[in-house]
Amino acid sequence: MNLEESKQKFIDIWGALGSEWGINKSVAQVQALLLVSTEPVSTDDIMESLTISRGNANMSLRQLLDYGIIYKRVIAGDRKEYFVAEKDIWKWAVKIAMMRKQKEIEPVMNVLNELKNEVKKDKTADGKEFFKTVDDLYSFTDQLSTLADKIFSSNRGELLLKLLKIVI
Amino acid sequence: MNLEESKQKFIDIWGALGSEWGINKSVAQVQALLLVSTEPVSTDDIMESLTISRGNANMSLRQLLDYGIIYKRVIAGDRKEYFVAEKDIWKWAVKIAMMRKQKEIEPVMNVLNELKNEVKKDKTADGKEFFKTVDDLYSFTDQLSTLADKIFSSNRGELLLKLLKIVI
DNA sequence: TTATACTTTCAATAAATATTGAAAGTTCAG
DNA sequence: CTGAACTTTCAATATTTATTGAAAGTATAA
Repeated sequence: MNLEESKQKFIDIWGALGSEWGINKSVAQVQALLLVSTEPVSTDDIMESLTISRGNANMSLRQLLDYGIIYKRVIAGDRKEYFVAEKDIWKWAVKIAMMRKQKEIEPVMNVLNELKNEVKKDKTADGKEFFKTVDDLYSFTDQLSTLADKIFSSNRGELLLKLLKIVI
Repeated sequence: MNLEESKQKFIDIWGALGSEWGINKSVAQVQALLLVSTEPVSTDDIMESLTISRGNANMSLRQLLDYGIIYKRVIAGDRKEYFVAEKDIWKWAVKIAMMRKQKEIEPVMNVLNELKNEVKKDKTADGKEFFKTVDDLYSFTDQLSTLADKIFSSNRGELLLKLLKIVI
């Protein structure tokens, strides 16, 4: 297996992983392509390498730019836009995790909190039991969320290693 | 808003969250229904409450049983099967997280590892750079994975609180 | 053993999601 | 200005994923 084949394999597995994670396959593949490219890459390069349409390439790039995990790069005397990947894994992993937390955790916390306040008044046995279910869930999610925030705001990847030693 | 409406709201938001998390909406709703039910629930109850088909109810139950986050419950003198939810959040959250880790992380680790070994031989500048990308990613994922294992195997929820204090 | 009460399967169908590509929009050099 | 080079949008289409429901399977009481 030569280098190009290996890179292709990387792009494929990254796309498949993205799907599992609820990240669009094309989006994940574009990031993978930028990660393995030594040179800045244009929209046309992406269309050709991944055999996807211009619209898809454009939307995938936009999303990655929004996430802040790839960057635009201008090349003097060329009107095309080029793109490069953020290579520091910690940086982009944190950005993706934050984005997912915001999308997946926070709306639920809000509803759980609302529910808690509504159900609190109900003094039937059934009501109390439901309150406990919701309250437990809220507390648990809140703890997870707080932990995530702490980790995201700590600015070094070594934190992970520190955590590991502590948890042993 | 009465108790039934609150419970319905809980079921709805849980289903929506499930979708975001790549867990089938019906599966998440069935778990939510069992969580808020004071009595064991039959397949027919589920079909009626969630207005889903028998096939869907059966498949959702099977999946939740496989995950180990709900249990069968026999009721004397009744041939129907009834189901109850695991109420300890820590227990089922860990089970879901383990299942997702296994599905999402481990296959990638394997491919990244393979890739590392293949690319290691390539001594071109390009090859070395790609090796670093893959190796960094592998190390990062491996650390996350190890951390997850430690957390999953620690048997008490208070660990989370301990972690919180440390990370501050 | 047979009828009945229940569970499971799975091909057909519906719903949700991703992708295409042509057309409209933008920017800029001449 | 104008036209060329590029980017963005979005309705149509394709693909993937979830759901249905009828038929097949299984277990039990009589």
